[in-house]
Amino acid sequence: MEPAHTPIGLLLARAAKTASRAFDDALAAEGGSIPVWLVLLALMRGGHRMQSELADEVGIQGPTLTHHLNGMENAGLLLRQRAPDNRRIHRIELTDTGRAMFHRLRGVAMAYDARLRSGFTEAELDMLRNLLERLAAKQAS
Amino acid sequence: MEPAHTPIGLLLARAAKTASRAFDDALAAEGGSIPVWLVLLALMRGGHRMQSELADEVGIQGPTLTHHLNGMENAGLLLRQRAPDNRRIHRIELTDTGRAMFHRLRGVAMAYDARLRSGFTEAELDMLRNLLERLAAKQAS
DNA sequence: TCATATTCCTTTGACATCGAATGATTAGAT
DNA sequence: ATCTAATCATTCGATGTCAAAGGAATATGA
Repeated sequence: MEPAHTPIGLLLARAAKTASRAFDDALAAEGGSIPVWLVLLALMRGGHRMQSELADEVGIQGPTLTHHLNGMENAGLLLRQRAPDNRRIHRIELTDTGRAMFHRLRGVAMAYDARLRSGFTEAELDMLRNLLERLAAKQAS
Repeated sequence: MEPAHTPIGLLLARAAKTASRAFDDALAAEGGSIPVWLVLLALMRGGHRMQSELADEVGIQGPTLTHHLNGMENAGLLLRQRAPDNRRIHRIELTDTGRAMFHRLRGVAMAYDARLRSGFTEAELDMLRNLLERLAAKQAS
């Protein structure tokens, strides 16, 4: 008789779904969302030349990024303008409003991360990080 | 100087996204999808009296389940009819086509699970399962 | 009995996401 | 020079998801 464990992929999907949901709700209370937070985080880190790089860093496709940038631009969080030296590229600049939103959402993210880590030892978290990274790396093949 | 690890939630979301994507692609090659597979799996396990129970088991909300049941009924995978004793409830029955689809998708799912587990020891998989279950349970609070 | 509440499901409207097609701009080849 | 490729972003169409509102059927309470 085999153990017939729940498939690891199903556990992974469930844990990620419940966690994302809780995080998104927390961000929504400050007027944000997960993709908005990830875009702000990537922009504050800087070093992007193209939107495609930004999309990669956030983990979404180009059209999805365009969608969020539209919303964020309408909300006054950022400005888009074509780069003078290569007019195919759109330069993105955060406004003061955008930076303020970043700081508010960072507070939410830090609190959420602390909450997520509570109840686990550092050794367990290191192990979890290692296992998740290996899982993600496997898919790339 | 702190380690400044990547937040655990971000690693979780990335691993789940890449894994789900790969699994969904594999299912699509057989004409399926993740929600269709989960609905078929739940129906084959049986024991549902109401659609809301089915939605819970699949991990989606009622309207989303209705959406997929519509598609699956149109595709000839199942039949819906009201229960005679309580006409609020819709009884769902898989057709032969639906059962055939289940068996095909089960092959995909088993192959995918094996692929996901490769490269990990049984001890590591047990550890990962334990950590993911604890993470998911934490959100329920 | 019959008005109201509850249960179960569906419809509606909204948003996130992606692939494919389209525009706009630049680079490259002859 | 100009014609074709390649590059970067957007638009379009489709799917998955949810919350809120809307039916349909049953249960409840005077």
